[in-house]
Amino acid sequence: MEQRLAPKTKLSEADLCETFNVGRMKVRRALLLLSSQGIVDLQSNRGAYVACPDAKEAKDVFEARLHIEPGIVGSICGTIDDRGRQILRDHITLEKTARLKGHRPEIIRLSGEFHVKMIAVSGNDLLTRIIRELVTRTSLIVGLFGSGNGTSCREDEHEEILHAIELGDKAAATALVKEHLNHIQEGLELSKATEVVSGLKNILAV
Amino acid sequence: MEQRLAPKTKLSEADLCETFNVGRMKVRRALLLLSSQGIVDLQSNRGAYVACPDAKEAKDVFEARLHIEPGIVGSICGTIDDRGRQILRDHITLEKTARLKGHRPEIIRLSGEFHVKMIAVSGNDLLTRIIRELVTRTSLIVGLFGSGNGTSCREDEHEEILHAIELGDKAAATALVKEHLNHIQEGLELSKATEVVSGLKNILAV
DNA sequence: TTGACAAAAATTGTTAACAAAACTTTACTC
DNA sequence: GAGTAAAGTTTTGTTAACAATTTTTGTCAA
Repeated sequence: MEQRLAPKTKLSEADLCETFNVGRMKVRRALLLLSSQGIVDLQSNRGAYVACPDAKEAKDVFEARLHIEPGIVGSICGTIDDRGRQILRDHITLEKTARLKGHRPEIIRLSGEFHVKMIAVSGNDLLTRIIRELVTRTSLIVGLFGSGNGTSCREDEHEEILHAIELGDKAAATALVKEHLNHIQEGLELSKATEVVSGLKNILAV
Repeated sequence: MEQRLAPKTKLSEADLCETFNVGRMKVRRALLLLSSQGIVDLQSNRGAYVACPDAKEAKDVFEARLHIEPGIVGSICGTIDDRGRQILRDHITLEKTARLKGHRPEIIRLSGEFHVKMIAVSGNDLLTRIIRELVTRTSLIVGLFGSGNGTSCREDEHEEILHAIELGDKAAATALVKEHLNHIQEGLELSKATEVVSGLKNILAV
């Protein structure tokens, strides 16, 4: 399972009804919610498609995360309790075992979930929801623009961030989160997809 | 017009269909979107109600805004162009005339919209959407917890913020935005509503 | 073969009827 | 009168049929 759908994939209502064994109403309801989260593109009278963010939208997502995440992580340095620490430690253990097993989609999922859990330990449900949405969109973007070489980011960066948090080193924690997000962004080739698409169009349009 | 609905107000589908002259489908669609934005509370089999945020949720909203807005406003200090400056100036003019006319709901609406426009000039559509959502929820909260005395915030704070932006004074701009948000929050009585409600319940339960 | 056009099929959007759940009223007992 | 139970009403959730739009297929002429 856990097969990802490529951007632009058409999500027909009938197919979704069959695969999930639910009525058309619930499918439409789900598609509407997904479109409000920007991971499905809902076109009037033409159907639903897996969103295909362009370079500008990708830039917006990373800019937003850079504006939001470092500050929150910094603020939890002083407030995190034993329970919070344990949650993050346990998660990193999960990530490590997943990496040993080499299950790529699971690694990506857990990698994103770490960011959500960092915000979650701040206790702010609203910010947690916002970051969860941004992380989901980041996954889409990494899948679309990510260069094939290796995993999306250095493996031990999460551990370093947690270390700074445990030391209560606010400055280090925020700096590491910024670096980490920048690393993910730098691993992308934001010109790639549009090149491919428009390139194909140009060739076929000769 | 422009009559606000009190929190906990029931939004029955039939009523909404009639008032807006649309089918039940579109009403349900709208309610689902509003609930995903946290301004409508959708209860299974019981209907839709105007959201009634509690003190914790109110705190989360202001905390989120304090984490997000100051940094963005700081970043636009260096990048804003003439068009952006003009948009913000024009808006402040709008606010002033509305204040002279004394149309309270309009004043509140414009006051919130200023924050959205500040983010909008940053060019990040995603952050703009996020802030718009937070501003909407802030309006709900101010309506619910706001003490009656005067408007929700000092009238000239927006002007001061714009002034700092025009000077390109990053430190001042971020500080002013923080202060401004804190002023709004301080103008609330987060214990009020719950006291009233639970107080009433206790009295009636004797 | 390619292009335009028309018919057919498939898909989405909407309406209306039906089912299920919650709320209100009524009737009855204590 | 207070409380409870049952019938009735209202409201929401779901299904199914219908309408409108898009996409595909097929045909014919250049």
